[in-house]
Amino acid sequence: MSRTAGRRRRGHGAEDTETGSRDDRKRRTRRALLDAALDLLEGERSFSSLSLREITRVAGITPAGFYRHFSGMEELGQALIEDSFESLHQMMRDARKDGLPPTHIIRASVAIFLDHVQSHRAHFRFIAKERYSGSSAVRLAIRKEVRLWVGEVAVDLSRFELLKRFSSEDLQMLAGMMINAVIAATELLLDAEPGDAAAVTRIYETVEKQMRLLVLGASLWDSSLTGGNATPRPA
Amino acid sequence: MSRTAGRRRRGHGAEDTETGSRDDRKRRTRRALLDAALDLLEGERSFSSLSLREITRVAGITPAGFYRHFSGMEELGQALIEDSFESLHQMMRDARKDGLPPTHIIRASVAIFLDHVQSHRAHFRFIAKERYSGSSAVRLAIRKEVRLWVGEVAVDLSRFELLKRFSSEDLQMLAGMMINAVIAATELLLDAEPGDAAAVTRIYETVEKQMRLLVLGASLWDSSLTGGNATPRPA
DNA sequence: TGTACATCAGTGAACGCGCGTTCACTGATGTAC
DNA sequence: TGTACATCAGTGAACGCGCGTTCACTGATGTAC
Repeated sequence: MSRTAGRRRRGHGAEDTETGSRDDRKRRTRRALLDAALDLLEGERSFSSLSLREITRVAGITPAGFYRHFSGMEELGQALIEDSFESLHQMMRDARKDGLPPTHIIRASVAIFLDHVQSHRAHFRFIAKERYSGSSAVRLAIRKEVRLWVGEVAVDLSRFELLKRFSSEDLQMLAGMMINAVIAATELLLDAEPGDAAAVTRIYETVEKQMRLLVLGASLWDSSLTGGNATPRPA
Repeated sequence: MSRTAGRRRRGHGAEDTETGSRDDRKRRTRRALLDAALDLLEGERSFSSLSLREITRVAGITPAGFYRHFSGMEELGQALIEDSFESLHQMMRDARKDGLPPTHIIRASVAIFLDHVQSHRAHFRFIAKERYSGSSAVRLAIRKEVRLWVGEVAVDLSRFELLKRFSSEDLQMLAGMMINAVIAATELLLDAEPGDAAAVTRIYETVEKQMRLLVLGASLWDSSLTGGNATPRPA
């Protein structure tokens, strides 16, 4: 039902507003194609199962028109990744600029991120779906972005007094675990009904607890005890 | 290259050995179909992008023959999930029966699991790929199995003195984080070249460190401080 | 053991369908003067 | 401002192709007597 409504809305999106310069209209059609793909991913479809014709149908242009915007599906996929992470980086920048409250810093950080996920559901659903099962170009692009993100978080963490004695490798590990936790929560959030406030609250609380557990562990951690002391082991 | 070899091997698998009862042969063809699907998933393909004809081609039967074994691709997917988790449960049972060494228990557990992953790469690749992007039936089946697994691990954890004061909810959370860590490591392991011993060792060590950090956190954790004290928050 | 019949895994041809891509085109927008 | 020409986003028809599914079939295996 909402699918149909979405299709109609998007479908006419490219035609409804016939105003603006040729460039404006082209940009609008491009957006319609990207939105059509995100729309179609809402259900149980995966990106690799979407067809080019299907996307142009939803976007309201003919199949041949697709090639005025992308060389093929692969390129559209890359554009979706760029869009998705662009808004994530923007959020990180904003959060860093605004600063975080000195108390409840865990709760505040978790809320900022999960609120962002909820207001960009389609992008995060795309990332979650393609992270492991997309084409290798798409997977590599996502992996690269996640690695950058882990690095950013590691730098942010390095400013805390508690973490001053962490080696940079251990900081990456801690940041990685935090991001794993929020990614896992993201996937739960995407599966929950957006209106199910109880489920959403429970997810927020669980991630907060997970972060608190990690911080407790970090408070006892001693990087000097952990580097390179492992023995080789059989596969 | 190895793909071609695999295809040839499997392709003839159903024909090469024309021995056994009719039931035996049928079972062998069924296995050839399942193996063909796992084979095709080795590259960057996802299950939803595999075609029935492709699978029968690799398995060495005609498309129509497929229906003697499965009603369609959905049913074959379910069979792959069953196979994958069956071997995981078997491993858990064996590990529990054999017991774990009192010292180096973290290292031993991590090694048991990751060794298992390495000797069942195809199954875990399938799970990793379909966990978030499969059809909803496949996704739900995987989610159910992972939830069962978390429950099993939580029960195992409850036997440790250190964790006696954990609420059962917090035990689930801890088990969940441990499993998230090994799943993330599984995905790295599947991407690494199987022969790249250095990369494999690094992954083992990272997971061990992650587990150690979680255990340190757990040693300071107090479940009584964490239940239901969170306030509602906006979405 | 031998015979007559039943079962059923796998065949091969056929079907209609949606796919990605190509092509020459149209007609509105943009530009040069 | 008006005119002549260039640009180019989107069209619509066409193509060959691989797909899932159906069907009547074949012939080896299994079973009853």
